[in-house]
Amino acid sequence: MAASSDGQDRPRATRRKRSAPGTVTIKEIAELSGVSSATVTRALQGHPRVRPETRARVQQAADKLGYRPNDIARTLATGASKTIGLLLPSIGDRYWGEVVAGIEDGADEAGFSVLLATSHGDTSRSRRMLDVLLSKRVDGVLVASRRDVEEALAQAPLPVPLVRIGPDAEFHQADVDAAGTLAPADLADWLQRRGLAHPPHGVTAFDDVDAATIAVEHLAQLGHRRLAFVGAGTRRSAALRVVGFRERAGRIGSESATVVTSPDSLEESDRASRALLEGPARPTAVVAYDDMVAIGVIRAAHAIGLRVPEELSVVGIDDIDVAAFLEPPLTTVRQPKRELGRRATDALLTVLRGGAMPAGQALRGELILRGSTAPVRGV
Amino acid sequence: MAASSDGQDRPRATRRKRSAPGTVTIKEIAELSGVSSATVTRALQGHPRVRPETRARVQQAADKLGYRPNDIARTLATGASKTIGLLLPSIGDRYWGEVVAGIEDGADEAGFSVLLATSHGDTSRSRRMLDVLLSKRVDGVLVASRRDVEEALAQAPLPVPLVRIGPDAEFHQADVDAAGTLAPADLADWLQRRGLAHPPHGVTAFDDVDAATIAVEHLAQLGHRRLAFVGAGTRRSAALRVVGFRERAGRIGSESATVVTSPDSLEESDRASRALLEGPARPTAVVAYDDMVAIGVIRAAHAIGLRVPEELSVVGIDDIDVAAFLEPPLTTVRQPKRELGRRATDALLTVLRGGAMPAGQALRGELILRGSTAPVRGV
DNA sequence: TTGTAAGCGTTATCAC
DNA sequence: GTGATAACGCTTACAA
Repeated sequence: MAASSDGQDRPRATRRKRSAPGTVTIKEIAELSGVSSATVTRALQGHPRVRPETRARVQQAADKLGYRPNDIARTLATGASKTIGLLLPSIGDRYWGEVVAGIEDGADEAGFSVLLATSHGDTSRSRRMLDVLLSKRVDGVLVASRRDVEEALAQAPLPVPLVRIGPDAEFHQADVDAAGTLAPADLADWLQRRGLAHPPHGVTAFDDVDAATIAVEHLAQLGHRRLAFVGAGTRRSAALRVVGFRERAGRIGSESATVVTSPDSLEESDRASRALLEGPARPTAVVAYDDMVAIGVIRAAHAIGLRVPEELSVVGIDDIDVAAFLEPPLTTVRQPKRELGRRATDALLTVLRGGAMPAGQALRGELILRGSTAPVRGV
Repeated sequence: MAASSDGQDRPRATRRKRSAPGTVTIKEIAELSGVSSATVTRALQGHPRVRPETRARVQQAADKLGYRPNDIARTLATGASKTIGLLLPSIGDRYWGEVVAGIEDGADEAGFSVLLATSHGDTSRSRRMLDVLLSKRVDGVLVASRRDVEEALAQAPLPVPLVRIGPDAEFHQADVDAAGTLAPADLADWLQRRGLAHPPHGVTAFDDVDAATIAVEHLAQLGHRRLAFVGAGTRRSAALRVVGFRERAGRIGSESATVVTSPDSLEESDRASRALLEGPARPTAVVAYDDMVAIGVIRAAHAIGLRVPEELSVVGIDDIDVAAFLEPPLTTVRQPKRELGRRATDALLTVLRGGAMPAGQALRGELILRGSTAPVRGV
């Protein structure tokens, strides 16, 4: 691996200054090809007013010397780094990983690089990472709209364009509570007032409300009328899904129930799910907060001898990669995570190219029919 | 977002040059605090020889102006970008996502940023992305050791330190074939000769051979003697796991079988698994290439009425997040993905700090006991 | 302890 | 078409 083996023939006395060892600059190309460095730049950039033969000579010299442009210098000179900063709560989980894949795609196609930063759910860290990104002169920033990041953002506006990914930034705990207590009839109105029906300007989000609606609709079509939503938590996405669930469940004339469980705590979830399924008004179908919760629900059902989907239909939201491999394979509302990243990136790039910030976009989920749902049985 | 609102008191005639709108530089701090720009740098860097009061004055001016250092300029001046480049086949999958989390951790702690690039399994793209990273003057590079990347690397050595993540770079198809045909007795020796027992210099890898060994050992302790490995593919990791499996299975005096399936094709896998389980010498236990394959095997077993773990024990390798939620919960050999990223990063940082490249490291898997394995039944 | 000035590698504005 | 040359914002000898 040719470990840094220098100290061989470097001129005695102090070398002029620090500088990378074998770096080829346009100056050297200029010498070799007998033109000025200005011409080298023009030639290499495909500037129209350079004689073809000059261009060829320069190109040749560059190739011969193995020239690799110094983007740092270029950035300093032009002010554009062709890099976008990305601030996420974390990178390890499946969700953001997929989103990042979409971001990478979009950035790459446009010739942009992606500089990564994570907030770990901490406001001051968010602020710090934002500063790092800005110090590295990213041209624009993509952020996961979480509370920590939003708080950091609120402290000082960014000097570069920004696009948020995720649910509405204004959605806080008060809303979660409200969503849980409102009468179904008031929900649609409430959504409108809170501006949650569609994400605002500069935001790309998964349409959580709609996703739950899709799930309910599917179950309604199968004849289900006793529904439950499992997995309502304090997350904004959870609250929004509850909203969609209650709204649509109400419309199909269903008595619906909402049960709070934590997808992170298996025991918790199991207990709550069992209580629901063994309770007096056992639902015939369940919409789960996400696929992990759905897995928990199915597990709980099996534990008390309930067959899925024969005796209980379960719909997840997400479509994680194992969903198709489960027993039964999970019916779910696919979340277009990759697309989410892609759209957000495209929006940002539009602005970077001088365009206007596209209006906020809400991406719809897609129902993936598999084996965990079935027509309701005559009860 | 305070759209570029200047044009107030800028000197008439053309402003000197392009430059970001509200950018504060050390020069302005210098003016405001009545010192030279050199002193500003020194003060801000915590240089020892600056009078405390001067430092304070400078710091104050900087704060007042909302100074944010320009890392691009700094990089150009110093030659160090405090950024490491990361080249992966993809970022969307769970595996690399976790690894990246470890990388981010390590880099962040050391004050480094991470610049992302993906190869999509394409050699020329790898080369290009490597060039992009180098143009952006990353101080070092971390790469997933896959064939495309290795080929790109072989074309020209990198001018910066590099650490590989993943299986041995020299392990090619010929080896895969060899591993599949060798007599168990020769395997250990073969491993040694190929230098696969431990990853070489500058490489951090999961010990695939060992992982399979761990799985076999666990099954052996439960009394199993008729074992099979399912999921051997052309991937290097698969070949290595087969090697470990056969070697250890041979030692415990087991008749072992190896069956090839593709974890990507559900139907394929199902068919192959069923053929194995319905065949004449049905194994009492299976080591799966990874957790996804394990899920497929369990599924196939259920499909033909075989209970897991009562009639068939199954061990996975990986420990994906749903492993604990499956029915039965999956016993598996956990792959320390995050740790992998962390170690590779630490190795790279050691070199960047002037240290010697640490020897290659192989990270051991850890057996996670859950419900898919049980003592062999009197057959 | 502080100031002066020469870079770092490119780009871009002028002239010619 | 091409060549000087002044930025870009920061660091760092070398002087003072």
